[in-house]
Amino acid sequence: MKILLVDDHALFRDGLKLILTQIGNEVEISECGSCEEAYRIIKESEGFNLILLDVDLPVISGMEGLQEFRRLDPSAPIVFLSGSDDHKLIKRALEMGVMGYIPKTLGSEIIIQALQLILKGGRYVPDNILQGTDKPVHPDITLTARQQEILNLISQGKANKEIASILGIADNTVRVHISAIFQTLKVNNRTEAAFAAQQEGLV
Amino acid sequence: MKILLVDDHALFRDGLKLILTQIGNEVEISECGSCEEAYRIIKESEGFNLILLDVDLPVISGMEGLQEFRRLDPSAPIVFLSGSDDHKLIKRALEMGVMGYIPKTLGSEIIIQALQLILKGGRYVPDNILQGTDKPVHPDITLTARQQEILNLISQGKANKEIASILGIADNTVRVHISAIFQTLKVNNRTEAAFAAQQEGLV
DNA sequence: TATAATGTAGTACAAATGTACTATAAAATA
DNA sequence: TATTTTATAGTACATTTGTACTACATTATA
Repeated sequence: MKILLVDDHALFRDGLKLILTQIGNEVEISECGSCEEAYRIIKESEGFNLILLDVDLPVISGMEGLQEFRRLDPSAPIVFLSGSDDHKLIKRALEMGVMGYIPKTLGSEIIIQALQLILKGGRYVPDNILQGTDKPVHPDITLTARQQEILNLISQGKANKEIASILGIADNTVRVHISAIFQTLKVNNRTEAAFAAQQEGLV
Repeated sequence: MKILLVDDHALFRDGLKLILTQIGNEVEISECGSCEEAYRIIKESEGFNLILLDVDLPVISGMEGLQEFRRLDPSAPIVFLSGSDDHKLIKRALEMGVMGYIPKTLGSEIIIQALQLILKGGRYVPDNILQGTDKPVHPDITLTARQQEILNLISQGKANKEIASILGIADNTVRVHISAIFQTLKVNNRTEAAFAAQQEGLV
């Protein structure tokens, strides 16, 4: 089992090396602090079973170097190591064929299991990946149930008459509600209200 | 190692049972086809190490039954099994404390590794979870650069006069562009256009 | 070069929108 | 019980929006 570990923090590498020995028997770890060094190491060796790559590397980041790694050693699954977990970045990485994304905050036992999962052909993504997916929620904005309902219809582009007919109420009543919605959202027209609703995650 | 397997397809249960025996030594599997039965089984036993729960169960779905499972056996990690992978559903499940979400299409070796990961306290989510995150792109809708620009301003709730002043053109010209936008988007008013723009990922 | 597409701007008009009021009944709350 | 909130509905009016035209200059394109 040959593993290549690329990370510019020597201490982190030392810590991770201790963990990696538990992954199987006869683990052979090559390590370096930059993509440039890593390229050289790969050229001089005969393929790795696993490449662990820090995304926040100086000069050439893991993301930038990715293509070159895949070219030099196409069969080696590449796993990103990262301090942050930006879901946009993770998604891009997975689309580019990265087999795992391991936050550096993860516990050692879980790291081992995740890597084992990847060695079996699976993919590992952190569970907090979906956190940035939804719109931010502003709890200070309080709309009544009816107002919510009407705001939803506004956001879909429904006209006052349509809304009135859908809810079975008068055209004028819809306007009263809409005026109230505008006041609480601090907007001046329905499209602005729809935009605000999107922004605040009220739809 | 005590595992509870809840799935209404007996054949799928049989297949999964074969896999589960590989997860460790002395694996004891209890199984049933509904939440109601599962509740009874949990009450009669002394806690499980793992609960595998199909989300698409009849009568009471896995999602609906989740709270009760957590109440009856708080220490047991719950893992969802599912045929589909709707990222909204997955996110909700994770927020409610589910420790894993395993697509039924996953290979047996990867399932084992994923469950082992979960038994160590980790969480497993499928890697295709981020697929639905972005807006769908409809390349067949072609707006001119100016139309795009104006559609963006519309989506932000800007009035015709504002748009005209921002772009330094006449009020009437803005209307001409907007009419053209409506035609290509097949909508009848600006809020509907903003909605469509959101839907199609044009903003 | 002729034609089509794009961006500009105008007039005119009907419909929709938004605001400012008043008013009433039911439900929630102090 | 008194008060507030919520939902309902009306009138009246100014503004905005959207459509249907015409018109012209510039830029691509056949």
